[in-house]
Amino acid sequence: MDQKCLLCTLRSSAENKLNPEELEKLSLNCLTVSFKKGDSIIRQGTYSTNVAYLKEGLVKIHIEGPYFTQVVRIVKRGHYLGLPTTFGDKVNQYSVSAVEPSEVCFIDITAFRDMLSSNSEFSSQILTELCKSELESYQKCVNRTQRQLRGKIAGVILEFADDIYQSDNFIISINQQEMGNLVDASRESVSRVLSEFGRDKILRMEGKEIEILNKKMLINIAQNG
Amino acid sequence: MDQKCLLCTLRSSAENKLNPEELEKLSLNCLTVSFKKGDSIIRQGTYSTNVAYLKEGLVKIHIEGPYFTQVVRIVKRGHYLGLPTTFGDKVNQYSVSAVEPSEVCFIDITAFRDMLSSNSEFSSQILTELCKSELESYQKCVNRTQRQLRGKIAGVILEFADDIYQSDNFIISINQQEMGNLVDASRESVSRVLSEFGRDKILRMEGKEIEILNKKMLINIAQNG
DNA sequence: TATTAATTGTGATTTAGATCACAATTAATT
DNA sequence: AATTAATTGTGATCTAAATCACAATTAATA
Repeated sequence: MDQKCLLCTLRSSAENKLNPEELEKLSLNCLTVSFKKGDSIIRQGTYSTNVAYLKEGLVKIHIEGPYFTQVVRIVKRGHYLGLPTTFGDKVNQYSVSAVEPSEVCFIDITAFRDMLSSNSEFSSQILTELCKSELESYQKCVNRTQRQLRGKIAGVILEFADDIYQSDNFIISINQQEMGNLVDASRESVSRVLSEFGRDKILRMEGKEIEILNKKMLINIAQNG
Repeated sequence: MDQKCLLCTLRSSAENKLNPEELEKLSLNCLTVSFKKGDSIIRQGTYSTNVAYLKEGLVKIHIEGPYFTQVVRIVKRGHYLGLPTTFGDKVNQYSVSAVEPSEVCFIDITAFRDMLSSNSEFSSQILTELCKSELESYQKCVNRTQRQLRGKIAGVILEFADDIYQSDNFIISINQQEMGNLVDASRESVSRVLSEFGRDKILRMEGKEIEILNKKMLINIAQNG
């Protein structure tokens, strides 16, 4: 009798709606894999028979655009990855890579679908997650196009500080090229803006360590010009 | 005994999974409303107790950005509107307006949730719709930022021709300002590109009537530069 | 049908950010 | 520690598209 999911402390909010029997069934159909920074977790264009759940770590969702790779979003622990594939044509429409060391739980797609149809609370949680992500996409879409670079970079720094690390002093795990892909800017422009923030004493940067010195200002830049 | 949904010929794929009793219950909890071009169907920031289903017509989803309204996408008949609100905080996160005369079916949120939990085939269809829309968002996000204006406008024209009107000769129902909001460009730039397409004999335009004269070329522009 | 409002076309000018080019760091590997 | 590879910083130049400005159409309404 496999109790690994029953005993797992990193279950998703959806999985928390499952009863012990369902959790046991889940245990038999899921597999946890560790990834190092930079590892590919899901590959665009490949066939998939799993849903992935990010138990621990930080990943980026990226799509191969016509000219360069675009980072669509950064996803932190506690979210599913590749849900759209589950209900689509089973071919991954985007790639996911580890930005920090990550633990991913791969769940067999059939078992996942069974849980969806047998447990309506489970499926309601999944629906909620999908809806949130749709809204986030819309918002991102507006941000990407209606703010200028300083604002977008300020926004990303704040996202890392408030949402991801919950600290104003952190080691950022993406490089300037990746940040550029995330905010639709060239590496050089990112570098220039970051230098500017340093000069203006808004940030202190040493290598990948970032400390927010003037948060008010940063928030102001993120919101306005 | 209300049979309007049972007899409705414009049911969604999800509603087609409902049995006659469920359809009767739906009939008692839904209301069809007609909208004229330009009418507001869902208002960002307002409280909502309904899910909307677009039975007929064409609408745009738009969000108030910091500087201007951004048209996130055009939605044609056969899709739900405002699903994210259903599972979110009940406050509409975006607006929806009729671009063409439209028929919208408003379904009480509680009845809708009941169907989701009682009928897993129904909920599976809804999940599928949400997933598709997520993928579409990601793709749109890449298109918005990695193609230049000529390509984006060519893409929009093709979307109207192939997906919305299924004809290479149609009356476009959005003006140049709205098209600009849809492809993140100024009204003037849209005008210039359209004139250019006219000069190059790619399109013939008379007022709002558009005829595609050189589709190969248009497709080429949409894909490449 | 006259008048007002909305939409469109096109030139001139400006600008945010891209691209190019190369030096300076920093990190990874032999 | 030495060498190679990856990342970063910054100036100079270029460019697609924004913005400004205003005339020309077209549509809506009194």
